Amino acid sequence: MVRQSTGIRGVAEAASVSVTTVSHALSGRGQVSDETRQRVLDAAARLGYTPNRIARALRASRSNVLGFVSEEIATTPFAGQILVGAQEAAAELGLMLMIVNVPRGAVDDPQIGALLEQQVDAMIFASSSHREIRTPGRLDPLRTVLLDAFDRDQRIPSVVPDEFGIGYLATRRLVDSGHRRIVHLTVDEDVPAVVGRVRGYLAATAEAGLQPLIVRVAGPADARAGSEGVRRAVRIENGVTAVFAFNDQMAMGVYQEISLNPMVSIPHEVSVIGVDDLRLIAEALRPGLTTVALPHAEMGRRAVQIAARLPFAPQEPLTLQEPFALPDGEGDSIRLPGTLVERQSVAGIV
Amino acid sequence: MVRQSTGIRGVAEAASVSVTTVSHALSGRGQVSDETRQRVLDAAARLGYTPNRIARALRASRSNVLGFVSEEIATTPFAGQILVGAQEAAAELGLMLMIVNVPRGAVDDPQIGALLEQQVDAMIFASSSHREIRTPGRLDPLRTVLLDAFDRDQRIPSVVPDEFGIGYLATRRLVDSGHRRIVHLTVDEDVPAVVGRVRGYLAATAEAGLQPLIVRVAGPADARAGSEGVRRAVRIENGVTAVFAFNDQMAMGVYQEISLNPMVSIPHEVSVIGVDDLRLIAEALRPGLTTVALPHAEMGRRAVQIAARLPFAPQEPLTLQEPFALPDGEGDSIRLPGTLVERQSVAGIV
DNA sequence: CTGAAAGCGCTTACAG
DNA sequence: CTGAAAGCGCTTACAG
Repeated sequence: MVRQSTGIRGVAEAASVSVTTVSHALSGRGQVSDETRQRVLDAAARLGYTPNRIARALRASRSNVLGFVSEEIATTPFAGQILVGAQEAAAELGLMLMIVNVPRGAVDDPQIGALLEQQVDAMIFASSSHREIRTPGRLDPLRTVLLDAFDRDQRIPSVVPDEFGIGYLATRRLVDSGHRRIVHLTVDEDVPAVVGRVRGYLAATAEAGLQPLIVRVAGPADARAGSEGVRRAVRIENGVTAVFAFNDQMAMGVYQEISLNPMVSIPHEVSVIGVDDLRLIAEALRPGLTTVALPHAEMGRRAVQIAARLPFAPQEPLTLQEPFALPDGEGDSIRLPGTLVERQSVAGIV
Repeated sequence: MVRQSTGIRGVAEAASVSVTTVSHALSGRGQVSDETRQRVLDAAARLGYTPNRIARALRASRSNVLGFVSEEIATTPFAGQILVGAQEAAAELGLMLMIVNVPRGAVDDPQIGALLEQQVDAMIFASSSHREIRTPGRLDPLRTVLLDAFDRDQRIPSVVPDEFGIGYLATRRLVDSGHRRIVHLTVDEDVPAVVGRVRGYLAATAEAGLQPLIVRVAGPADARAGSEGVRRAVRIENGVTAVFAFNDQMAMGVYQEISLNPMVSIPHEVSVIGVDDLRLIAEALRPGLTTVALPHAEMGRRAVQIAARLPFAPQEPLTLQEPFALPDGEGDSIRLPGTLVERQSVAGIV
């Protein structure tokens, strides 16, 4: 936008004071008489004065802008929620977000340099899936927060979903409805989401004195995998009354497979629970899919809040809260819990 | 990120020249002897010099930053693609994107003011759904481009999908496979997507000499609406061999309804085509859903490209290209065509 | 070919 | 309480 309004100087002339006084009056930082302040405020309002944050940033060596590096934002339907959470938190803190998209794993993308040239105060690196990453070389580890990722070596602050808690929550929902034969359908990948949810499942079944049954199929974790998984589960053990699917897409595969058998219906013969709360899927399925929503917006919020504190007090240790104490030492991380979203795919055992 | 490298002054000292000469050597704008230039370049490299775009922006009264106002980015699964397209185009042009999220219809959100204070060169206002909007009051109409929206009064440049072309393309796909009884399932809303696709459908059926059959159900355009629509369609006319659904979610409802009848299967008895290419749905359905993808990434790209030209030559009229000549006078718009994505839900008539 | 100086719009010691 | 001046890091006439 071409600058149409006056700067501080115009206001000063209109109010017949110096720019210093205008600055003091507007910022409330110096001593200004009430009468003068009012004159300045009036003049500013009359002229439609808008502060120039670029000038302020240059002078203060502080941009109040956060760099948001998104790894393939387009590939995940959750990116929007993360961004909204991040943006809201930024707005509350008087910060702006400058965003950049990089290919997956492109940890030294030139775009990151562009963000640095823009003098961003801190960086948020948002991974496209929960995993361990190599820290972007050009990022100052003291000025970076990892979102949905963690870095074992450098102990960069990170915000991730509590995968263990999610697995536990989903399984408990089924246990609490009286199910005794609960299968967990997952994939054969060594990533935190898979590992953590499996552990949560094992903890919840053990706690209830149940025999665990985990079916792992080859990834990716999509509808096909869900169908295959439920087929294999039934072959292994046919008393299954509940399925905890790794995610909603696999749950959709479970629905499709079950719909092939007119004798079995959800939730009466089989209860199903997923993870992700992909509304497009969860709301469209019949019956609606009960699932565990990931705390995407909250992850975005928290990442920004941590990043905002970084430039001010780098020496002051961050207080990290851990809703669940995980034994797997992922480094300093904030783990945020998932939320159960009830629809109609889980029924009690009679 | 705290500034750790030197500025132009440090480079000047290291190379024993003036800052003017450093600036000239680095920008290539002044006359500098090869030897001096090399000395400067070496010094800059050695010191890890990074230009400060904030200073440059202040000096040039030009930030090289574009404001991206997203209306409820989280609510649409396409936001990611639009943003990626926009960001790529921006990167190619040496521009950065500063993004802000506003509630739907909140055309005078304070966040927009924040963008203005950041001295963005131009604004992109991205609507959450293709519609006519009231132009944000604080936006300079000469420095704004509308994305997935248009403004009849003020003739702000806008980039929208070619809804007519999408309807025509989908219908033609069915016509070309030999279908004669093609129903269009849509919703009862007066928005460009509905109106435009209906017109495209009518044009394609008329061209083929077919009797049109449009079933409108109450919105929203989701799976429920698709199921209801196909039920009504069959009641009206039972020779239907192909369904053009307003979007993939409605197409999913068509699948669900059809799966209830063991005598009918897709695509053998009924072909189905959707719009949106929501991969989560289109790839998970069996058979895979043939659909028309909207040009989201391209919309983002084009919006940025137009916005980038705005600040330079406001007087020069923009050349707008119109892939389809629409009769509905939506104002100056670029309409971008959809793309057919073939899967397995359309079969030929035998 | 090279450099001293002004200025982009602000803030902040400092002096009065 | 008020203001003149320096300076944030650059670019760009202008002079030499």
